[in-house]
Amino acid sequence: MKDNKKLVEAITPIDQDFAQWYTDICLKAELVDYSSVKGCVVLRPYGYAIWENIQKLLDARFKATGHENVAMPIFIPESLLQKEKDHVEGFAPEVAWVTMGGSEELEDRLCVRPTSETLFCDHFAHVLHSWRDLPMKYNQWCSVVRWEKTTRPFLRSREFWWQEGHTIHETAQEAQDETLQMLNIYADFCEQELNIPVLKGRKTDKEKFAGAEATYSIEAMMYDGKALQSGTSHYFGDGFSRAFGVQFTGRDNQLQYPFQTSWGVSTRLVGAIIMTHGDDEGLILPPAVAPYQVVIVPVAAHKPGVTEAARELAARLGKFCRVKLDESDNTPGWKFAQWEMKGVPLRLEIGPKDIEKGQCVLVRRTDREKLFTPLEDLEQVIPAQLVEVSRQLYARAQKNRAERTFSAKTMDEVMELANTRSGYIKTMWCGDLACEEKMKEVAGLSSRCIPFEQEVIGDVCPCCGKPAKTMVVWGKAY
RNA sequence: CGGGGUGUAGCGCAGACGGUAGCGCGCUUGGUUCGGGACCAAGAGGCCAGGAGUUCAAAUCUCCUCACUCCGACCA
Repeated sequence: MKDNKKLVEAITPIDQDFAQWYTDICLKAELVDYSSVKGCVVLRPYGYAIWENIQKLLDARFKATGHENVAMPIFIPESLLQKEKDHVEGFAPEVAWVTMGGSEELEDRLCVRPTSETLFCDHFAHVLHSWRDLPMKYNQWCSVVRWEKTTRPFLRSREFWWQEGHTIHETAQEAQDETLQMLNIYADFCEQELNIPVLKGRKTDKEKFAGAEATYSIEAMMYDGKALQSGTSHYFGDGFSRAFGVQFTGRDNQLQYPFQTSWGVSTRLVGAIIMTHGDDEGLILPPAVAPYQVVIVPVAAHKPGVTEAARELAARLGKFCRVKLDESDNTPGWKFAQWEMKGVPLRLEIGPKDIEKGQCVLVRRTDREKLFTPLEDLEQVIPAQLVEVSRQLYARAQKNRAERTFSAKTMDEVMELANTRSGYIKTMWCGDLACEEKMKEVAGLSSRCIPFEQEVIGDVCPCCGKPAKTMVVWGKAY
């Protein structure tokens, strides 16, 4: 540390410039590379591995609740996109169009899917005949394109990877249950696997998905107090079914329209992980999705027995966790810093002194606590310590959120909080769009959601003074 | 889409007074090191973002374009 100029890989301090810190992490932890198309990034092996782990865990949950994976086309004919009015109005400003096929102009230009409701509806109309065919519970893992004006890796890119679930059901109740079931799966996944506490609630009409009857979301709070919508689940009623002519013969031998849902999470979750858990040293990855859960750093690898012991440990640990043995010829100190930056939850140091004592040194990424551990105990200690890292991550995120959650009864209080703090502001709300718009205008706040867990803060809307209907959580969002 | 910033080696930067390029790190090879970002030596690496001007001569001056980035607006 004597020579600070050595720290060319250093990242911007998190409290100095959070946006720059975020960009530094994305690039220096080797998660992404910029491509030559604005807003499109390369997910590098280390970044993609995180997404793969997210996919594996979520896919298992989808399958366990009876969903099947499918693959839909990437193109939507303009005529198809036009069928649902609100939907097309919502998405038209940000779709990319294919107008040429080879050297010939297309008569019906093709939209590169920004989301696939229309494609699924078109397909459902083909394959649905009887109530016995229901429910159809489909999911697809794919990328979609939305022509964003300002872009940031993971948070908002022109192409991004996600999953979109699309289901149709015989009854409204069943579809509504599905909508909430999937929201709960997302929330549970974020909390259990990503160690990110989330707020569950319903979106206001202003914020809901184009064409939806109701949109629900999970909202996560980032280190800097800004909110990140981390997953959404929509209930469509039979609006899309009617627009696309999706019908089935019911138990009563009458033609009926099914009720529909869609829900999705994206690579934005990787952004949520970075911004929820990271610190000045770099990334901290939740053990459940970390590409490497343990990195083994041999110390004085040239000394007799060290390399052999390290390799033996790597093989042994590989049986119960994801492990990386760093045999590069960098110095141990360099490796410590490097793997801390890349967020590996646990480090295992093994050197001549350890071998002599039949132990190793385990270091937690979260608090750098050193644990001198007998080698024979690793099968017990490592899983336990991974759990401990998860616990610490969740506790820290929850503490940050608690410290940044405020409530206000008057506009003065709202303004005071919005100007001096960064976080959630809870207020009562009359339900009028005008007041929601005023919040944006005067305080720069958007409604995050109407939480399922309601509190009574007062009787009136701080904006207009009319009787309040619900409590809303406001904030600045990514 | 509006406002600011930046484009010179892989990365970070200097060169701005016109005279076709330099520093640090990284990289390669060899050697010594190794418990918190090691050191020595020898190398490789550049259409100075792109285009058009001015000039005997442009990284440097003028104009245009593009890209990236930050802050707004908009949207997931």
